[in-house]
Amino acid sequence: MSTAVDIAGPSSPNQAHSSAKIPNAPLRPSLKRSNHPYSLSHYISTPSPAVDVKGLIQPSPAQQRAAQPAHAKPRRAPSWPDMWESPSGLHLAHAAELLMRAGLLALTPATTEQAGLGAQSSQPDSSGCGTDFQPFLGAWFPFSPTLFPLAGFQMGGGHWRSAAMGAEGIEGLVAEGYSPGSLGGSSGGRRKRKRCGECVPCRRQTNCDQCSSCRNRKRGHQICKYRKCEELKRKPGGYQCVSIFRWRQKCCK
DNA sequence: ACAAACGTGCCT
DNA sequence: AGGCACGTTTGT
Repeated sequence: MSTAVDIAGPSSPNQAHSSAKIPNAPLRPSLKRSNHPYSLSHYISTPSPAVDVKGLIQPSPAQQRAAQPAHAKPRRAPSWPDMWESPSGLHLAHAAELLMRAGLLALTPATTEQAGLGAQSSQPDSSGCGTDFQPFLGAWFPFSPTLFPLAGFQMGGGHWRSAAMGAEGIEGLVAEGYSPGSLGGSSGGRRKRKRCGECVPCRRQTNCDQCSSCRNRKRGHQICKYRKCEELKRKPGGYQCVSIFRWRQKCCK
């Protein structure tokens, strides 16, 4: 399940009939033009004004079709951790509350590091991660951001997990996107990794057309900075920090 | 063939 | 560390 969501802002005319092949779709020709309706600052500062929460919870048939093209192959078989994965975070948050009420979700204290970093969570960073996350915190999640680490929630690889998730689940999520084949492995060849399609940048449908990658596309051959997959930003093969605040930790690069 | 974009090395 | 350029891989 991968619902295309344009975190960048309100739907543009382009987006109205665009999302069928996102996130792995090549850029539409219209996106190559630089008359994008939103400025770079819009990407940076706009706090999720037009996220269709109702649509995220109950996608319309059209949205479902767009998000799940007929030829699309699921990246992996649905598994129970998917219960924690949501574009909106709404039902996972609701589920978390219900579980906590029922005493089924362990409440583990956050580390001081996490707590400290959590206090900085609204600060933008160079990659735009902070601003990307703001919609989750400010609008999409009905809970305080600090509640998640406190409740044992952590995020990694585009997935949420609870403290109740065992090592198996963690390992599976940590390893995701780093299949032996994609890492080169025994072949020794330089294999391309693929974007996860699930992280916030991957969910973006539009290029900002203003970042250095967009402006320098002809020679740079790079995807828009704000669409660069979080997974691909990390070096392949290394351990992935699965902390909710991983993007604030340089060690996770 | 072509476009998109990942990987990597160099430069600042 | 980040930007840039280019080789290369991958999908259409």
